[in-house]
Amino acid sequence: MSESNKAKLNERMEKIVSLCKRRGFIFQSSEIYGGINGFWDYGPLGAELKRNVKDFWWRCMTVYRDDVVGLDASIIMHPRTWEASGHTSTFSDPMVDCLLTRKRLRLDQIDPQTGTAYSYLGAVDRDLFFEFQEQNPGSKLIEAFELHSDDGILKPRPGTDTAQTVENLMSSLDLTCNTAYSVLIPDGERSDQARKIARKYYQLRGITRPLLIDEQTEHVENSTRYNPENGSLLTEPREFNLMFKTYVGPVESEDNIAYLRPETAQAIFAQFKTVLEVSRQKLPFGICQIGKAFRNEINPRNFTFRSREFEQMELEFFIKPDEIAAKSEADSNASPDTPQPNWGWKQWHEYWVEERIRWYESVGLTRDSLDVYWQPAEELAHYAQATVDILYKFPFGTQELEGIAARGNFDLTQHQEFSGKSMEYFDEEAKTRYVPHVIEPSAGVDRLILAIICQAYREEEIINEKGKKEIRNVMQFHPRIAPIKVAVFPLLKNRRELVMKAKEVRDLLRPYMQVFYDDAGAIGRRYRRQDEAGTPFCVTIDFETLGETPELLDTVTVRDRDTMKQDRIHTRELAEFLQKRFR
RNA sequence: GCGGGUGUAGCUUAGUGGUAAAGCUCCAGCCUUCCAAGCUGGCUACGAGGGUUCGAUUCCCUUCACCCGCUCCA
Repeated sequence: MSESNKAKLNERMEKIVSLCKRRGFIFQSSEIYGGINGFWDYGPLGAELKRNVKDFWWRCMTVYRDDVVGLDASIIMHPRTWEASGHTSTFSDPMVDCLLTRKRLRLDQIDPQTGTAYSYLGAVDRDLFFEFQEQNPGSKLIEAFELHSDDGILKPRPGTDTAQTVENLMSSLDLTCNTAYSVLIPDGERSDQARKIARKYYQLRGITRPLLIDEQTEHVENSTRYNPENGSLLTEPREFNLMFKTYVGPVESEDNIAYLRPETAQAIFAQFKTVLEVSRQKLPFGICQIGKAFRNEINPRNFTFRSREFEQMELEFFIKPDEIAAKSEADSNASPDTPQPNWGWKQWHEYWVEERIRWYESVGLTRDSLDVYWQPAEELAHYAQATVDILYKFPFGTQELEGIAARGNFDLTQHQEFSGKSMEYFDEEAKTRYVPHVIEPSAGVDRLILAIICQAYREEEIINEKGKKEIRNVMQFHPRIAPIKVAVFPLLKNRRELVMKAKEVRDLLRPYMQVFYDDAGAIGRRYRRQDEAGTPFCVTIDFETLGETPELLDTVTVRDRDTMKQDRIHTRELAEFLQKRFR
């Protein structure tokens, strides 16, 4: 991507963020206190938008399907849950940084190194050292060191108090660094490599031509203190725990530590048997849930995209193991995308990928704004058989909205093991017991809202009545999820009959949809305000409505956000006319 | 977490070691017979905390937030 194109996209993102704030879609959390990194609030329009999106997902799962039921579980669960799921161990990794390249590594992924460690006490600038030597001939301080000029090493002479001597030298010269550093050189490799790396290290700390101070060597075995790539010393390991910790009960003790869930999925697994029992479902079937989740992200970025508190829409769709499913018979008359009893996990996985893409289209994300990424085998998590990411092309990059993972029976098996409770399903048809497998479409609500906002944002250049160019900002939300469905205006505010009639129309529509009444300012201004809010329809009550032309009595104009064209509709048909367009 | 940048009203920008300016938005009123018209009036800001100073929005330090790059992302 070119720099200018990148700048343009960044500018677009800034405008979107600005509009979100100006119109009340998204605010920074705790703004009056200076904000808090990784947390965001939804304003009036944002709250409606988010609610519409979640409601629609929920309806698509539980109302329009027979094979999915809902769950609304608690955020805090028994801590053992997270041991079973693997989160407490894999979510807190000790991390180290390379002192030379600043690259961050996971301690557990470092291959232990064996070789010779070369340690230095610090470095001084070569030019300054010689200058000092010239200006102070015979100085005791200089005499205390032996210069190995071939290697560029200042070695304290035997018998001197090394620490004190080095400190004295440091305080006499300007360009010094007294940070100790070491490099590990594998057995059989050249030792001058260590000095080269050490010099580079001190150069990064501002010493142009470093003379290394002291050089001690030590044989080291199976150490993870050094970067395998370059031998450089690493920082002390630091814990990166992504779980939000809290205490259950008013006393803070080790015994009552609990965690805010990092995903909603585990509650579904933990309640699998109870839901199965009460819902009278048979495999294959799914349990879905919408709810908050919390992750202590190392670095929240990109507006709401990576937040520490966020919301998920997750489905765990339980299926039969392939060998059981294969015994069932398919309906030969069914169309190819209709689920069949003999489908294996691969077919179910592909089915859900396609279902989810279609769903994104139905909320206004076009197929060409999305990307689908099949994770290659080497990237897969240990539990996953296959994972597909659905990504959206955000102005700041193409990023994940949803992951659809085929997780085998990993989760249920883990919970069975950790809880000691059976997670097996008795298959009446096959007359056998087994732990079901699962396909998990897991979507981030806040990411989706951001994608929807980015997708909807339009700047239209239009020529006004005076022939002047101006920009019309319009949020082209799919009517189905638009925060306000219809705005109702009296053409003029200072005609009582128009105002009364407009309020009547508002009340007429209110039971069916989000309505917004506005009578302030010129009619054009009111239209434009609704354009920025993404309201798909504006209804205006004018003198025809009141009967100026008898045959137009009780008709209103309905203005379309995207075309700015108007239809004249009788109030009797208005609610249905509108509803048809956003159902 | 590292490096770089930014922070003045709801938004976009001026500006200054000595009373902080404008445009748009917003609110009220007038006017207005369909796309940000006009007139009158009004609200609202130097991110926070220290320091230097008679006096700091301005200079210094710390901190917070945001943006960019790296890093990280079960």
